[in-house]
Amino acid sequence: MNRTILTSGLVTGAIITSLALLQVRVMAVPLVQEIFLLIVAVVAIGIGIWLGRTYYERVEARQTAATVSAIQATRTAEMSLLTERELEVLRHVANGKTNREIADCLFVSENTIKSHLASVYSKLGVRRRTEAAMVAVSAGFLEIDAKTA
Amino acid sequence: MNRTILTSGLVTGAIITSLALLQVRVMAVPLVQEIFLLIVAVVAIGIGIWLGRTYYERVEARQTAATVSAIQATRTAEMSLLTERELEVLRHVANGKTNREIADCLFVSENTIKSHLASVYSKLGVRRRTEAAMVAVSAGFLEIDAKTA
DNA sequence: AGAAACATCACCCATATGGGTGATTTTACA
DNA sequence: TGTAAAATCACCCATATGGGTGATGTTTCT
Repeated sequence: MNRTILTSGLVTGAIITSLALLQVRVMAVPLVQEIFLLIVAVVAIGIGIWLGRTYYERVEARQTAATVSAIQATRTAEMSLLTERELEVLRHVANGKTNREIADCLFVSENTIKSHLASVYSKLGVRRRTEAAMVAVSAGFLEIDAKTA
Repeated sequence: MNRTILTSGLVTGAIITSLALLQVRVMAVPLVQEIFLLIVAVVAIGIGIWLGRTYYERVEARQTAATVSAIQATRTAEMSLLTERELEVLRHVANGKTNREIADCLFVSENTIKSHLASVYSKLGVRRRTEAAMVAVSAGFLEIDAKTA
């Protein structure tokens, strides 16, 4: 994965850089402006993605009939059994998502999700995700919001 | 994910390139740099939101479908949406058993369990066993025994 | 500074799961 | 009595999941 990201990033960067250099030569425009513009565009797109994602998470939480949310925030002190990240992953699991979907949601690799889940299973003493979800609910780590409307 | 990264990278590159080309056209006529940057940023944020929303919609599609059917399940709870056998299988699923274990428990074949579960998923409008278990709990089909986890 | 926990990711492998099709037998009931 | 629903099972195929090992960078706390 590191190789993939690095490769695609380098390829993209090389394309853009060469295009920018070509343009500079043709148009005789200062290079700094291009780079600055590039940075602004990339950062802005990132902000946009973040905004869109946050918005959709809010919408989803508001209009779903039955979702599972993490409630460890209210009991962090004595309930340090699961880390925040593990709890977040477990919440997605309880909502029926696949590892692939969770990975895409959290912008990490599927292997990372599997790693977190292995840790969760170990800590909860279970061997499968469904059992982990139910144990988490019964133990108070997760809570089912059932809004029947 | 590799495809996603590559795709997003190429898309980003294309966008930036087109933006850069656009700037060439605009810069032919003296224009205020700040305003142009602002426009670029706004457009890029919009693109980012669109990208994030599109992707997130794809990822969230299944969960949305599941919540809808959770409402239906609640409304028809007394009409026995699930058969006794399906409910029995689902209970074992919620206890974290594999299909093989459930089959051995109920003295039927694993294929039968899979068949029942396919019916359960269809009726509850879900695609995975964990989601089915959580929906069943939130809809009142199942109850969680308080484990001392 | 160094240890411990945490988060991240890769690679391999075996099994579990879900989806689809189709079939037979039993049971309920109109 | 005929039909519809339910329960049972087989087979194929693609993907998901769990288990194990090991590695790297970052926090955090001592």
